[in-house]
Amino acid sequence: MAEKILIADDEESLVEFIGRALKKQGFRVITAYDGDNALFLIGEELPDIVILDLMMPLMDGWEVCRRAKSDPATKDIPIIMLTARSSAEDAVQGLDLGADDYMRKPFSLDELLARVRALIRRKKGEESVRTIEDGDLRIDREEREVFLRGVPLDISPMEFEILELMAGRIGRTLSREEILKKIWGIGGEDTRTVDVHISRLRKKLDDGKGPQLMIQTSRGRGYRLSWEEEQFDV
Amino acid sequence: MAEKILIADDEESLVEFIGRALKKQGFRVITAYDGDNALFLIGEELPDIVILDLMMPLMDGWEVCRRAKSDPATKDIPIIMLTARSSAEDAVQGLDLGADDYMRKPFSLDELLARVRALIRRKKGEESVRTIEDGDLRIDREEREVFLRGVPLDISPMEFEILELMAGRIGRTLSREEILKKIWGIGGEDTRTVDVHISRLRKKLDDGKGPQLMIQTSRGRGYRLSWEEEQFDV
DNA sequence: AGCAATGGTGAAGCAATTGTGAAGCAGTTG
DNA sequence: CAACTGCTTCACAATTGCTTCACCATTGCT
Repeated sequence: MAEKILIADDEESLVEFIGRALKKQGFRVITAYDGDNALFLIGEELPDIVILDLMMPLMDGWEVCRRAKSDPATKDIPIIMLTARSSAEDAVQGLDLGADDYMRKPFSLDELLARVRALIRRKKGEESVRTIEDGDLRIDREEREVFLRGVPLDISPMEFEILELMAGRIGRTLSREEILKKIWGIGGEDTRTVDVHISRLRKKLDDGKGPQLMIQTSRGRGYRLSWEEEQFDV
Repeated sequence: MAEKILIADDEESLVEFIGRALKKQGFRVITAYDGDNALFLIGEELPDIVILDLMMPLMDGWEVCRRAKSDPATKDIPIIMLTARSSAEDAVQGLDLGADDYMRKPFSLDELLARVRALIRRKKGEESVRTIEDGDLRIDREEREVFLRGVPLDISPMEFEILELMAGRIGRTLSREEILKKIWGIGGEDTRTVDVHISRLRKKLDDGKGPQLMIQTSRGRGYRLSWEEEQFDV
């Protein structure tokens, strides 16, 4: 699926301009015209990249950046900061807050596009390896196949998506919300959908042998993929 | 959760003005129009930041500041002093009393907001470290896991909250009131709730090995987390 | 149309967690 | 030591959140 990019700036014409260019490159574009909304959309839409102006009404870019980076669910989303000012200080401060790239206004559209592509590439580089391997688990993204200790697992497409997502972040707890957003595109309703898929996945992951790959429940927070740990009775 | 900010000033219109701006930035705002009430709310609500006018009815800002800073439960709450006067002396006196920042009226709203953010950031910087480590104890805030001598502790969410709070202030005695306010949001009723959780925590913290991490009772005052010390009978 | 695989939903049933009253213990004071 | 106050713990009940089942809808294939 095409990458989703959030453009947040209060100059509507600039947003339009960048947006058009990005759409031409095949990206999906969403927009915000103030910081408040930008932060909301980051959390709600989980875009793949954020282009964030420093000066916006309601909440400035620094604040948006700081908050996005302090939420585990959004902290890995790369942010490109835009600013009209040119002091080196701003750049430093922006990068301190976790911004991944930084551009001064006025900027060249081509350069912005290049940086977006670079970040996408970096992300892809991390994500689009053909196979994920961890311990006795191997996931072949291209063939959409999963092997546990060399044995192919008979897994459905939806289950594959979930396992792929979790396997890319072994040890990290993912909330139902996150899973819904990442896989179904959006969600917030109260369903048992994720639970059911997790439940079915669990059955398939249990081959009764060796160190167990398990999906642990973190009550009230979500699910986490991990290898069975030694249990100590205390 | 959004940070809670107390604005204390007898000029209601000014309070409204600042309050609106802060709410737009995503903060929660509470207000007081005299010093008496300000001090009460500081103790009762434990805001994350206090914006305090120097001149107020019932109790002036200096006094409020001095008292807030002399109560261990509230002394770490940053205070921004506002004053109509402009003498350097006031600034000095304010900072001497432990105020964390100081602004002269009339002031620029943007500057005030910037200072609020700076204090929040400073606080976050101290708090948002992913893990707390002390001796053989390690707390992973992100994954909400606790390890004692490398062994994961099976701890409930509420217990985690309490332990996290105490571990951030090892050696400091926390009253039931403080714990209730920080964790349950507010409380003052007479319950055994905290006691029970402490009791359950104690069991889990006791692994029978090495130097014991213990929650000591300070009769009539509260609880304190600390490492087992040699006891001398006097 | 018929079939098989897949995905989503409500409901029933569990299990973990949390709060509360009561009984009892401990430290302090007179 | 007796009385008092405050702390600890137990057993239990309420609550909340998770798991799973049975079932229906949808899709893709024959």
